[in-house]
Amino acid sequence: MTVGHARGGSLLTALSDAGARVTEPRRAVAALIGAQDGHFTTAQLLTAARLEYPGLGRATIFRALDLFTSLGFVERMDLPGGGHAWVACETAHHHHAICTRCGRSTEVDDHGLADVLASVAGRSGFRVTTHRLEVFGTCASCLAATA
Amino acid sequence: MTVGHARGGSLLTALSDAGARVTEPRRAVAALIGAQDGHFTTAQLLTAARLEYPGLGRATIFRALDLFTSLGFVERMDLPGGGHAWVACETAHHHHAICTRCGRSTEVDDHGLADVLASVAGRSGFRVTTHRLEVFGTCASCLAATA
DNA sequence: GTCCATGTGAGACACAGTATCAACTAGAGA
DNA sequence: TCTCTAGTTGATACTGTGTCTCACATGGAC
Ligand SMILES: [Zn+2]
Ligand SMILES: [Zn+2]
Ligand SMILES: [Zn+2]
Ligand SMILES: [Zn+2]
Repeated sequence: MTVGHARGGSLLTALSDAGARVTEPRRAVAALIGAQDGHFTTAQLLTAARLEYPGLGRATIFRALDLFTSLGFVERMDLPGGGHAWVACETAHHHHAICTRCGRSTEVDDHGLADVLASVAGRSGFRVTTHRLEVFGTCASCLAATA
Repeated sequence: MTVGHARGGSLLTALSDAGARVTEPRRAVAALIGAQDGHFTTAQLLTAARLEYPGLGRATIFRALDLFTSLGFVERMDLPGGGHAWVACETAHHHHAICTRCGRSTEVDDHGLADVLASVAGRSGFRVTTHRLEVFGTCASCLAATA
């Protein structure tokens, strides 16, 4: 499995490139993430871990998630209810369209959003440093299944 | 103080309009929210409550926050770090530009964003039901203060 | 004023994430 | 290959945030 392969290297090679060790627990977390379909919550990941890698520590999973996030291979997103979920990412900066029915998420690029942000900045004198956009709805295949 | 006055009525009148009781604790929470400058975290609100309204229950504050949210007078937003904050809102649907220096937030309307969402839908066959945009940066007055 | 659905506070609880620390190990260098 | 050490790990305890329960209180309709 390869998380973030679009960036040209596997997560594990990226780890050593970043000076971080390629350890057995990190391999396990990477495998768990790769096995997830669409976005996943920490709870789901922890459950999967308990089954497939008993002995893998809770804290280690959170630490790996943080590390992978800082490397850009995974991204945290905010669910409408207030909880958090994660997605394995392919590209540097983007947003997610999350299907509330099947849970899969599609990446959305910034096309057009930059203009929106520019107009926010222009009108108010606000200097934008970060932004976050999340889109929720129903994906094409779930729509087809319903119809 | 009036929260959400742009909608034509005070929060308290809206409560009775919605069939909810106008109680002393809810008045207190409304006053606390009105006294906040910009967005605020639950922790901040709880601290303020302990000072100004000792005896006001923790759960009651969360309940009031939920109620006010469902009435659209307050909105929960996601901070970059993963925590949550709240803002008193003036208009129905909008987004926030949050100054990471002074904490104030400005409302941002959907101008242009609708097009972005439409293009997301158009290209992928995704049907958008909800979305969330949050913009972080430095506000005009904080920029001026720094310069 | 009476009455009861609605709302309240205290405290127990569930859950997510963090801090600590002794033990372990990846991987660089001899 | 062997050694050594900084980086990493798992157990455990802990904090913080938000929820649940339930006996008690109260808003507001009548
Ligand atoms: Zn779907
Ligand atoms: Zn973006
Ligand atoms: Zn500011
Ligand atoms: Zn919008």
